[in-house]
This record gives sequence, C-alpha cells and structure tokens, in this order.
Amino acid sequence: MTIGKLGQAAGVKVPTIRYYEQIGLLPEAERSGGNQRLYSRKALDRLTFVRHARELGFTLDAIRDLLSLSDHPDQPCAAADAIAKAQLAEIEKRLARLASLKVELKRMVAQCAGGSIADCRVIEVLGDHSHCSTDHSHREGEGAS
Amino acid sequence: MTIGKLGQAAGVKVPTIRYYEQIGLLPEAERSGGNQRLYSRKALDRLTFVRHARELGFTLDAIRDLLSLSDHPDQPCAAADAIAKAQLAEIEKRLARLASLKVELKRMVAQCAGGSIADCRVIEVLGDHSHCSTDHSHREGEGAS
DNA sequence: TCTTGAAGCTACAGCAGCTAGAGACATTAA
DNA sequence: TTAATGTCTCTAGCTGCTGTAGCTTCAAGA
Repeated sequence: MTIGKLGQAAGVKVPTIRYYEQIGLLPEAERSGGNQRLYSRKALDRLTFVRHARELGFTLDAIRDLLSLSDHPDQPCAAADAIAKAQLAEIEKRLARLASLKVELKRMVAQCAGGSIADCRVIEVLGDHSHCSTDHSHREGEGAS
Repeated sequence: MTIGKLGQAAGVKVPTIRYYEQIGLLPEAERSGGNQRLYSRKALDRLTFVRHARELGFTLDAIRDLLSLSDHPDQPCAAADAIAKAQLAEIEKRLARLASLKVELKRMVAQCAGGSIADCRVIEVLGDHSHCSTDHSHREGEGAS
C-alpha cells in the first residue's frame, strides 16, 4: 500500500509518517519503480502501535524503546514493563491534575454568570493559590512536602 | 523584585518570564539603573495567573485573551466565559481519553507479569484496535505490498 | 493512447512553548 | 576590594509535528 492509504488506515498524517521514517522510528520503506513508498500490513501494525502509544502520552523516545523491545522478543519484558509503569505514573499525575483543574474551571464558569468581568472571578480563580493542587513550592531548593 | 525572585515566587523559570515578555504576554518590565527588570506584586499576580492557566491547558493565545479581558474589566464577561467553557470542554475530552488510556496501560502492566516479551501483551495492546475510541476507519484485507 | 488531476516525492521553513549557551554587565556578601 | 552570583541580550536548539514549493508518478476517463 502507498503512504496515503497507510496514513488513512493508521490514522496518521502522511507528513508525519515521513517524519517518523526520517527520525528512524519507522524503518525505511521499500520503494516502487517510481520511487514511491510501499508498505506492508506489518508496517501498518507498527504505525498503529506508534499512534496508540502517542495517544497514551509516550514520547517518541519511549516508543522507540518499546519498538526495539518488540523487535527482540526473547528478552525479559521487565524493560517494557518499566516503561509502561513510568508512563502509567505520569498519566495518573496528569489525570489528577486535570481533574482538579476541571473543578476550578467549572467554578470559573459558574462564577461568571452573566455579569461584567469586574464582577466575575475568572481571573482571580486562576491567580489564587488557595486552589493550587500541584505542589510548586515556590523555591527550587526546597523539598516537596 | 528582580526576575529571579519573581520566577521563584510564581514557579516560573527566568528565561520563560523573559520569553513571555518578548511575546507580549507580560508587559515590558520597568528597569533598574543597571538595566535589570523590576517587578511589582501585580506582576507576580499576573504571572501566577499565567502559570495556572498554562497548567489548566490554556494556550498562550487563550491566556492573552483572558489577560486582555481582565485589563478591561468593564466589559461583559461573556467572552471570558466562552473561553473558559471551551477550555472546559477540551479538558473533559482529555480527561476521558486519559482515563481510558490509563485502563489500557494498567492492562499492559498487568499482562506483562514477569514473562519474556514474546509472552507479554504490551506491544499487542497498543497495536490492537479493539480499544480504539477514536474513529479512524480502516479497511482490513487490503493487500500487503 | 492521451490527458488530467490526485497523490507522491524532496527539501526546507515554520509552529508552540519553551530551554540552554555565550559573553558582557550589575549586584551583593565577605 | 574581590569573588560569586545574578542579570543582560542574542542566538540556537529542542520535540513533534505541519505546511509550502516545485517537481514526478500513477490511475482513471475520454
């Protein structure tokens, strides 16, 4: 299949596929007589994997690791496991943050109920530290509590 | 206060503050005799607002809008409200996606319980379309190259 | 068979949102 | 006074794409 079909099938844009090849995330594709890239089902699987991993929030580097692991399947999977666990922790952090931020945004919307900006708290809510869930303790050297 | 103190107080790195000034997100700071930036409490509030808004997932453009609204507080706050609502919707989408992806990652970790990569499903889980929430239709059975 | 229009090619520029480095000047504590 | 630290400007780099220009190839219709 050509690059356009591959992109449609995997849900990835064509320039992105070429970019992935360029940075070595995908192997160099075979070419047709007219120099066009040709892909196999296997390539589709790999690209689909990449897309899903990106959606999971893996960096391209982590994905590269994962792919190289899958290319050598006779190793213990501790490494893949470690990568996945790290990502899981990362995602749980993000989830918690997003959840609390959603509460703040809802408050913002609720407090901005038709008045003028002078009356509404949108700006203050975001300037206020009291709803600050993340622990940015304002001084680098200081340990987190 | 100088830029370093401001950065510490707001939880924002010094080059980032200068960057924000450069792109017009923060007003140009007053300077000391020695040409160093000096900030007021008001500037700290503004920067804190920016940091929180960034954490909420607002783009710098959205933040710019919000700030310009807050600079003209005699307007109705419908615009701020609209921005906040749009962000809220965006955040709820992200939350939903992250939540379902967390489930997948947990499955990945669970299925990779000490075997070798050949036995574990980390790779397959991410290549599998059956948990695919997004609607990228793709046809099966298109010939491999 | 010819033609046309979509899809492909390479190469490069640009985007957001920072971050890091070089080399010079300012401030501050001892 | 001197040394350390902080700040200055400027420039370049980073990730992960996305878009453009100017060309070639391919598939389908007349």
